[in-house]
Amino acid sequence: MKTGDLTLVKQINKSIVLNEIEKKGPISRAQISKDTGLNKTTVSTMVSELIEDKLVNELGQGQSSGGRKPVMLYFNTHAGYAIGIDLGVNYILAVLTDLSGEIVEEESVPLSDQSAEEIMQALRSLIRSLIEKSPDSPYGVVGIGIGAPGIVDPEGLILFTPYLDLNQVNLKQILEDEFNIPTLIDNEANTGALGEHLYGAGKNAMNLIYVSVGIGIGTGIIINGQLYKGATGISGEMGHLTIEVNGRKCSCGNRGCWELYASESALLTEAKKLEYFKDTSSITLDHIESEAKKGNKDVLRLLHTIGEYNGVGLVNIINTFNPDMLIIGNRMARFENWIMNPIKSVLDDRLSPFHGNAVNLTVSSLGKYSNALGASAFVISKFLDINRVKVI
Amino acid sequence: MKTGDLTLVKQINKSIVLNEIEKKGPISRAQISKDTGLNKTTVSTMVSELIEDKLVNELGQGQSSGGRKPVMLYFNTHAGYAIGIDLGVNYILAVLTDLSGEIVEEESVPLSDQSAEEIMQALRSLIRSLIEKSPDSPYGVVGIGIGAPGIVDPEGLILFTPYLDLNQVNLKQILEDEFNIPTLIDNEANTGALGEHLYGAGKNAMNLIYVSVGIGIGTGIIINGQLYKGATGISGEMGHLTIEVNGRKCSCGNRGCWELYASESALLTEAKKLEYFKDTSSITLDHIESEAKKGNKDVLRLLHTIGEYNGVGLVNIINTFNPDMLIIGNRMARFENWIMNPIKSVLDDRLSPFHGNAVNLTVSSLGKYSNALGASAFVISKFLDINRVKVI
DNA sequence: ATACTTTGTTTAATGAATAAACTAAATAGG
DNA sequence: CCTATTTAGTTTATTCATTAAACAAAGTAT
Repeated sequence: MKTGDLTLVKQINKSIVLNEIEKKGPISRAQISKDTGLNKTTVSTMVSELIEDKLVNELGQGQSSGGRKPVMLYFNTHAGYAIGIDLGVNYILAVLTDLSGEIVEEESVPLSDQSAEEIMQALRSLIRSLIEKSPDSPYGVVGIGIGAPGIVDPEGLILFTPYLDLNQVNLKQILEDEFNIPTLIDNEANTGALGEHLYGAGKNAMNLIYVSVGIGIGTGIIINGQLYKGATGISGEMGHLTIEVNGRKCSCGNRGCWELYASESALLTEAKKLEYFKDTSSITLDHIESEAKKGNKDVLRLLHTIGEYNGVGLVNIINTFNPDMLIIGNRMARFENWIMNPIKSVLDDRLSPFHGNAVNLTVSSLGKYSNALGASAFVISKFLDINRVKVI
Repeated sequence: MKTGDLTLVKQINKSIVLNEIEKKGPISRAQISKDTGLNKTTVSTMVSELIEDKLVNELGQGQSSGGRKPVMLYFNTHAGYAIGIDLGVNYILAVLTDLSGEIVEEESVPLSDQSAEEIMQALRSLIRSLIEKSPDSPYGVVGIGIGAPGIVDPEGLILFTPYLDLNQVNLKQILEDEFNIPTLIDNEANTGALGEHLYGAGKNAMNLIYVSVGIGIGTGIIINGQLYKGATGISGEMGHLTIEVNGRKCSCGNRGCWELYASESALLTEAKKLEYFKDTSSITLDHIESEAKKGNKDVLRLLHTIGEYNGVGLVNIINTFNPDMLIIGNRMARFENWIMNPIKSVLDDRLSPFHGNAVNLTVSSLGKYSNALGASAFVISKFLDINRVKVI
C-alpha cells in the first residue's frame, strides 16, 4: 500500500519547487520560499539537488529590491527532449520538443495505404530521424508519446482503430523494444486534451473537456488537472452520445450518435448533396473552406447547421461535466469563423441559466500541433515525475 | 500552498491505520503492519493515538496463529453520531447514524405545502429530536448532512430547486447558526452516490455513476473514489442530455432531455394516457406497481418503454465515463423487476463491444436510505478527516 | 522442558522540515 | 562617505516523523 514517509514529503516539495521554477522562472530562491510557504532552507536544498540533476540552472544575479541581489534560477529546458507523434488517418506528424514543450524539430509523412507495414515503417524512420537530430543533452530523448485515433487500452495495446490497420497491435511494446525509450500510446483526444491543458488554451483550467472533431468525435477529459480514462481506459466516447433516439445506426452499435451529425464526415456527406459540388468527385475540407470564404450560400448554410449540431453536443457535455473550459480541436477547428456563432447561439438557447457565463469555450490554440504536443507533454511529465499529470 | 511536511505524513498514515481497522476490524496491530507495509512501531504509535482519540478500542485477545495472542482492535462506531437528511419533494426523512453509517434512529414527516416555513420547521424539529435521541458519546453529533433536489452551490446555498420553496436559501448557514454543528448540503444525486459508494452496492467501485431517477433525473459522479462536482458545483445534470434533438422543450431550456422520456414524471404522464387509468384522478407509483404486479399488459408495455429509454441514457453515461459501476436509485428503482430487462437489452444493442461485460449495472442497495445515508456519510467523512471522500 | 513463533514495545538511527542565527551584499538616507 | 536597514542565501541546532534492530511477553509445537 502507498504509505506516507519522508521520501514522499521530499518528492512533493521537490516537485513544487521545480514547478515553481518552470512556471515563474527566472525566479530566486527567496521568491520561491515566499510563494510556496516552504522554508528558505528547504528551498535551497531542493534547488541544489535540482541543479545537480541538471534540471535547473543559475542564470546570474537579478534586480535588487532593496537588499542583496537574488540569484535567478531557470528551468533547464534542454536537459532532455521528447518525441510527440500525431498518428493521423492519412499522415503522421512527429515533433521533437524540449522539456518545456517547445518544438525544436518537426517532420511529417503522408500515409497512402494505411497498412501496418507502411505505418510502422514511417513511425520507425520518423523516430530514428528525430532521435538523430536531437541535440546533445544530459538525458537525451526521455520518451516517445503517440496520439492515435481509436481505442487504446491502458497497456498501450490498440484495441480498435478505424481506417488504420493497427488493430490489436501493441505499438508501445514494439517501439520500446526497438528504441529502448519509454513509450506511451493514447487516444488522440486524450493527448490533445493534455496538450491544451499543459501548453495551450487550457493552461489555467483544472476541469476541461477537449472535443476532437475530426472524422469522428472524441473527447479528452481532464478532471482536477488529471486525465480521466475510466475503468478500462475507454472513457470519453462522447461522439457516440445519442442525440436522436431513433436516428441512423452508427458503426459503434448505437443509434443517432452525435458524430453522425456534427463531425467532419457529416460535413463531407452533406456537402456531397449540395448542387455546387455535384460534379466534384471527391470533396475535401479545402474545397469547403474556399467556398465558405467566397461566401457560397449553400456551404455557409451547411456550416451553420453543422455548427448547431456541434452546439447540441456541447450542451450535453456542459450539463454533464460543468467544466471550466471547453476546447474544440482537430480538423473542425479550421471552420471556427463559420461554426462559432451557431454554436454559441445554441448554447444560449439550450443551456440552463445556472451555467451563465461560467463556461469558457474556445478553439484549440495549438492548432495542428495539439495532439503531437500533448503526446510529448505526456512523456515529459512522466519523466519529470511531478504530479502535473496523472492518469486516473 | 499545500506543501509536504511531517504532519502530512502522519495524517496519511493515521488515516490508513484507521481505515484498515474500519474495514477489517477486529484486526491486530501486527496484521495492520503486514497489510499496509507500515512498520510495526508506526502502527503501534498510530493505534495509541487513535485509542486516545476514542476512535478505536481494544477488544481483547484473538486467536494465536502459533505465537503470542494478538490484541484485537475495532473501530469505535459509537464515538460520535451523524444526522443524514433526505429532503424529498413531499417528505423529509432524517436518520441518526453511528460513525459506521448504521442507522440508530429514524424519523420522517410528510410535507404538504412545500413552503419555506413548513420545511424549515420540519427540519428544525427533526434535527432537534434526533440530537436529543443521540446516545452519550465522546464527540456527540459530529455533523448534519442534507441531500436536496435541485442545484446547490459549493457554499451550501440552494440555487434552484423545483417544487420546494427554498430557492436562494442558505440552508447550511441557517442550520449551523442554530445548531452549531457542521452542516453540508448537496444535491440528492451526489449524496446518493456517496451513500452507495461508501455503504452500498458501490463499495468497491472507484469510478461510479449513481443515477437518481425520480421526478427528474440527476447523476452523482464518483471519480477515483471522489465526488466530482464540476467548476461551479453543478455537474451531473445528465437528466438534461438531449436524446431527441428536436424534442419537446424542457424547463431547463434544452430540448428532448432524457428525463422527459425516462423519469417518474414521464412514467406518470404516459400512464395517464392509458385506457385503464382514464378514470383515476391522480395516478401514483403505487397504482402503477400494483397493476404491474397484476400483469396489466398496458402498464407492462409502458414500463418496458420507460426501461428502454432509461437504457438509452445509460448508454450515453457509459460512453462518457466508462465507469466501474452504474447504480440506479431513487423512486424508479422500485420497478427494477420490470425495467431491468429492457435496459439490459438496450445496452446489449447499443453499446460498443469494447465495453463488453465491464460495466456493472445494479439498483441501489440502500433503497430509500441511499440519500440520507450518503448525506450522513458525507459529514462523517469530513469529521474523520480521512481522505476517504474528497470533493473535487 | 525446550525450541520456535508471533506480538508488541523499547531504543537508537535516519532523514526530512524548520526556526534562529549568521554571513553576504545590496540600498537608503543623512 | 558612512551607517542603518533590507534582502538573499547558508549554517546550525532542533523537532518530529518512520524505521530497523533488539528485546520482552506470551503463546505453540514437539
